[in-house]
Amino acid sequence: MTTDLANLDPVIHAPKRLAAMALLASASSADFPFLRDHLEVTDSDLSKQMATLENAGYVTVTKLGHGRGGVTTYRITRQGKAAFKRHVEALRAITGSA
Amino acid sequence: MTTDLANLDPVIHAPKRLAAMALLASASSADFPFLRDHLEVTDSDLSKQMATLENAGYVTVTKLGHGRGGVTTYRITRQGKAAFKRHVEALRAITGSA
DNA sequence: GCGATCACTTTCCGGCGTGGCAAGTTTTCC
DNA sequence: GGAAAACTTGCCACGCCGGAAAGTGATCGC
Repeated sequence: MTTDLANLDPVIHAPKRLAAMALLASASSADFPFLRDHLEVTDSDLSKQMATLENAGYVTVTKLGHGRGGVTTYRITRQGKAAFKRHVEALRAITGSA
Repeated sequence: MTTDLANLDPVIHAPKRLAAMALLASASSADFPFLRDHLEVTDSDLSKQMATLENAGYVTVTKLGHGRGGVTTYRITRQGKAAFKRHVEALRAITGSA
């Protein structure tokens, strides 16, 4: 029971990152503007959240060009998928006991 | 989609409180030692977490006696149940989109 | 060519939640 | 009488969160 709590990943638990991971888990990839608009966050905020996910090894980033024309694409990693799955299962284990 | 994020209740989202609410949602009541042991938290920590839930109107407290012999019992409120349900549904909406 | 605009990133920073420790209270058990 | 359970509260340090602002690079419209 309580081990479930330990299975909650703090990096993923933060609402915005949870949503971001969910989107990336279901899509092959997503770019910056898409995520920003879907999550309704600031550029700065999203940039930081994604950096956090990247540092955790949960997503990879691909940048094509810079500035206006550029595209920054995020993709979930195998590790990220596993971590997300694990987190969601822990959530269900906790909340599902109802 | 993003409205789901808004439906996440910060009071409930904190892991320990999420687990506490889940326990209270499935049991008619739970006392202090029980919760403390299940959540594996400190007395002080649990006391504060439960105070937070109480202040939010999500649980009610009943105290019989003081000190060693006393029993502090927590019970989820109708409002708490609704908030919990809503929170869990928001979680599922977010993570289930995968 | 120039200004507006988009796409990000980084720094600064105030604010808030988290959680341990320690101390104090009441009551019961041995 | 002393240990120990059951809580509560204050102090406080630490880290996350997230907005504002400023900066960079590149394209679009006129």
